[in-house]
Amino acid sequence: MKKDVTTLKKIAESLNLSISTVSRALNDHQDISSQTKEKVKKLAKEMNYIPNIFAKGFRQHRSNIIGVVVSNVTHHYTTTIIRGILEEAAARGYRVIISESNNDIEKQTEMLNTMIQFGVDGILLSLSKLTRDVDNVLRTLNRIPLILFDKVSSKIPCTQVVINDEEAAFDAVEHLINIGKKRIAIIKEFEFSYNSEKRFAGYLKALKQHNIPLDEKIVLSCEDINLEEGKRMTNILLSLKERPDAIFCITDTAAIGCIKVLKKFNVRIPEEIAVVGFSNNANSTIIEPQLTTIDQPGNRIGKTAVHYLIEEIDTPNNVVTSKTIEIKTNLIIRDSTYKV
Amino acid sequence: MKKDVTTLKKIAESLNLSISTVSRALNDHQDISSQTKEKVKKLAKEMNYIPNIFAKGFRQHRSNIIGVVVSNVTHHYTTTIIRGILEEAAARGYRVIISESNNDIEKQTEMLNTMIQFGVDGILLSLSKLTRDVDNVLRTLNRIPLILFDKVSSKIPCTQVVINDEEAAFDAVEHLINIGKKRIAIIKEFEFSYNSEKRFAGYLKALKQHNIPLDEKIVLSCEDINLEEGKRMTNILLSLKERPDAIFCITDTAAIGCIKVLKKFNVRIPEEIAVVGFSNNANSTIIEPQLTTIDQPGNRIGKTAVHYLIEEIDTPNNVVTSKTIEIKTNLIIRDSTYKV
DNA sequence: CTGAAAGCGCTTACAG
DNA sequence: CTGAAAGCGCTTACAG
Repeated sequence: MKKDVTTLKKIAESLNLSISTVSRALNDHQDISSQTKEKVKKLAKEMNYIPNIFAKGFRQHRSNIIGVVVSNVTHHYTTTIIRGILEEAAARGYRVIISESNNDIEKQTEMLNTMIQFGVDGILLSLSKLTRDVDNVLRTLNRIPLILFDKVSSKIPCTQVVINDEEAAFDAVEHLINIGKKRIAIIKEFEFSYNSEKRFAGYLKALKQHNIPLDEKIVLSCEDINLEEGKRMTNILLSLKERPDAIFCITDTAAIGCIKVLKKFNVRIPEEIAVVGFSNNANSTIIEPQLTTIDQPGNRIGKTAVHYLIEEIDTPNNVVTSKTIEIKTNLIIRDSTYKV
Repeated sequence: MKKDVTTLKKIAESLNLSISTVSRALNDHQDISSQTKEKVKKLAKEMNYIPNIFAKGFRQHRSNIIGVVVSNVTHHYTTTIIRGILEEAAARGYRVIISESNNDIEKQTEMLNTMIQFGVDGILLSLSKLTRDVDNVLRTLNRIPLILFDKVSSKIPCTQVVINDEEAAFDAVEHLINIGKKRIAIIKEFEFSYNSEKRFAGYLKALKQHNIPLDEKIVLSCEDINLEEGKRMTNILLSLKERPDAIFCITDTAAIGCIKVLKKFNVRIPEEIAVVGFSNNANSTIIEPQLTTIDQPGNRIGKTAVHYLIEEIDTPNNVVTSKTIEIKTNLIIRDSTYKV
């Protein structure tokens, strides 16, 4: 298939130099005279030399590939992170291999193993839901640099890149308080969900700081939050004797389900009930009224994760301190609450 | 970093066999006795042998990597294609490297070169917009198996995997005719856009087949279709003396802009003006009324593209007939038109 | 059925 | 400043 591939050897022959010298010239080795370097580089260009990355990787025990495992590549927020990963990786001379775990822990394990087998230099992992058993991840972490992002776990001692969930939720709930809401419901997931718990903590903190008592009746949880669950839980809230005057949904999707139900029952948004989501995904400006939500800078998450991963790859002794990097989010105020 | 890596050599030593025999046993070579095979495989497993993919790829001039270049990884339809690619590639033992061209033709060229440099076995390319000069793609095609998908061009002689744009548009417009619409506008792109032209051809065909004369006044085109353009062109349509009674938008995003304007002017949908989009993206069920649209099976596109690419990779002489594979779409009828 | 040996294209410690 | 040579881990034509 490939023919007339230019190799170091051919360049060396044409120039009556040794392969070693050509290799060093191309790699800007200090021992080589600048004239030789120039000569070699010029010919390499003319002959359209492309280094054989496999020979190189093989020789150097380095692939310059980063493996990325996410649960679902079609989620918009995930794609913004992936874009950040691609950009930063490209800028640093790394390629990116992506695979999906489909929120299946066995598939996740399989993908981690495949990544190692494939010789990636490091792994960026967003945990699949329900990763309560982290043994496999720990085993991977022992073999290769690994960083968690987005869906993380405190049980895994490694660098983690996340958004400031708690603070973001605090901001969202405080915003509701600031516009005069006093009975703020939350629609969230059960306690094993890392992000959900962080956001709930922010909710609690905001209530506390503003001396609003917690009412368990308007704290609703589900296993796996989505549009349907948003609808179902909003129906529950509407059926209460004392309805909330605001609903904080920990995802935009749930918030959209929520708004659809409120509209169905002709509840005025935000006058009677205000709604806040989380993510600022594309739908949040399609729904009417447009959704007040938290913008998560996926791009920055991705870039930051790559940054720290390469740092670990370049750390020879592999003694890595586990730290958590929090990326700042922004509250975006739209028509489902009030401008202040 | 890596320590105690199991190699063929170590297995061979432990078993008092030669490296060749171990290699062949692991690869199920016919020459090796089944007892030896068993013995070797058992120990390989025990020793947690992972073949060094770089040595292998280096030796065999094969990377088992497929390169994918798309314009934008955050587009939902693109992600469904990517998912199909990932699934099929994994099933066939290939890894996938993804990069973005950001609809920039120079970046696209750069990415194609990087892919080659990186030693991928083949490339799956969705052309960036405005790829009018295809020289660079042709150059890549000369060096390596390459298949186009989604955004394709008749100027490039290679296998192309697309949806049946023309037929899909025909179905959409015929549906509008079937529900009694007689003055059907189209919102599209200028003629250099491959998909737009195909959809326009389907529009024309449906009109012709139902003896509806073409009225150029309700055929609106723009450079780069999006929500704002959808709004702008809908405003133009509403300002006409003879308003259309239906609008076929060649993307969902434009259709959503269209619906927003119609609602602003209190035009009843679908009674006064019906709207059809194209793509069935997530927003099409969020907007009210929900959008009638064409569902594009991205997953199948991705899988099919991988299928043909591997076929070409496995074709030794590289004599490839260029063919176009059309994947069937489905019209999904929702509230922006009538159920029939 | 098994082994010795060459070689894929590169980098680098060693020697000069 | 440059070169000869070893070696990364694997596969495979050749020999037996």
